[in-house]
Amino acid sequence: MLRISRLTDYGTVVLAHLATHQAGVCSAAGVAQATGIAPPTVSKLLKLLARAELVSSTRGANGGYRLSRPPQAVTAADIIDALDGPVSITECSTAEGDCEHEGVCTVGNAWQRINVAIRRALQDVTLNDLVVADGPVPTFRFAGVPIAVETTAENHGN
Amino acid sequence: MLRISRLTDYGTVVLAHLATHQAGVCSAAGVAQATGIAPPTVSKLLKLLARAELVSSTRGANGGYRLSRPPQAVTAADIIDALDGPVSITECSTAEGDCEHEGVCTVGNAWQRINVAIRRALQDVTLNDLVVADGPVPTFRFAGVPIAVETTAENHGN
DNA sequence: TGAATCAGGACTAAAATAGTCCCCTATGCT
DNA sequence: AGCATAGGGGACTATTTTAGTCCTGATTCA
Repeated sequence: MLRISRLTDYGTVVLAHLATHQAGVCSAAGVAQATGIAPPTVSKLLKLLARAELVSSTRGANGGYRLSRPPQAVTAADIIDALDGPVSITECSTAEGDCEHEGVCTVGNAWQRINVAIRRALQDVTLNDLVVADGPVPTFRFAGVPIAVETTAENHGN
Repeated sequence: MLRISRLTDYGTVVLAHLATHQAGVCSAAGVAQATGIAPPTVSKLLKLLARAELVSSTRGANGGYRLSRPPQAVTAADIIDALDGPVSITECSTAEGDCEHEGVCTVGNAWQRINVAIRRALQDVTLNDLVVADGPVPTFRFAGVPIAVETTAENHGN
């Protein structure tokens, strides 16, 4: 839980590819081939990213996609927003007064504090950071795995 | 996306209830009644929390649950770990060499940095914080909703 | 012994996610 | 023009997760 969707994961890879090919435009098919992600999926991804204006598209023959902004101006939060929609750690109902626990629920803005902290972390990492990791990523491929559960920031001695 | 599961949300409510009744033990049925959450669900929740040793149980007649530690020693991260399992923002595969993007994936430890930051935020909020919010939670009931998508830490003027 | 209460896990149902496909529009080239 | 290439939009299906319920067994107290 509390993980980003696979779509976002792929999206990052796609964006990273674009970031390393800023000279020209890349077709969806080309990106698919280069990344190994299924073409329809790449297409869907790029469409979503285009709608969020993270990439701009050129239609027609010799068309394709390119980043709309420099990599360092694209944050992880942007990507997640584009592909997974709103980041809100709790759910409740978006409607007022629909929560049946209204009277009982003592849990409130503490989650919001967490939410804000998470978002800040997400905004602190840019596509540039993601791409730069290119060379020195030996053992962890995609990501995440070695991050243990109980051990963290303060004391992650592994 | 990037939200906690409803189970965790409920779990927090349940724990908050226990936190305000530390004098004795609370039966699952009692908690269900007090919180308005369906009894089987509360039961499942408490069993999970017990397994994670966040609460301790007494079996038999007049049995029930109680917090195993003071509220300030229970972090949001603990709760999520107990109910949603490992927090790892990316997925990949846990097995070595199973990632088909291995050669292509330029995305690596940047996500881990995010992961660590999130985890830190999660460890920074304790059950006590969640309970304390009791009084002063007027409009946001459960949580989250008012947190807008594009507006965040820096400029959340609402 | 019997009622209360937790433990564990199987099972079903609902919802979110992933992934594919189709038809349309735009652009470039011959 | 007309054709080939490429994106735009959205419907649709399948898969996977998550939620929620229920049953059966073990434990404790009166």
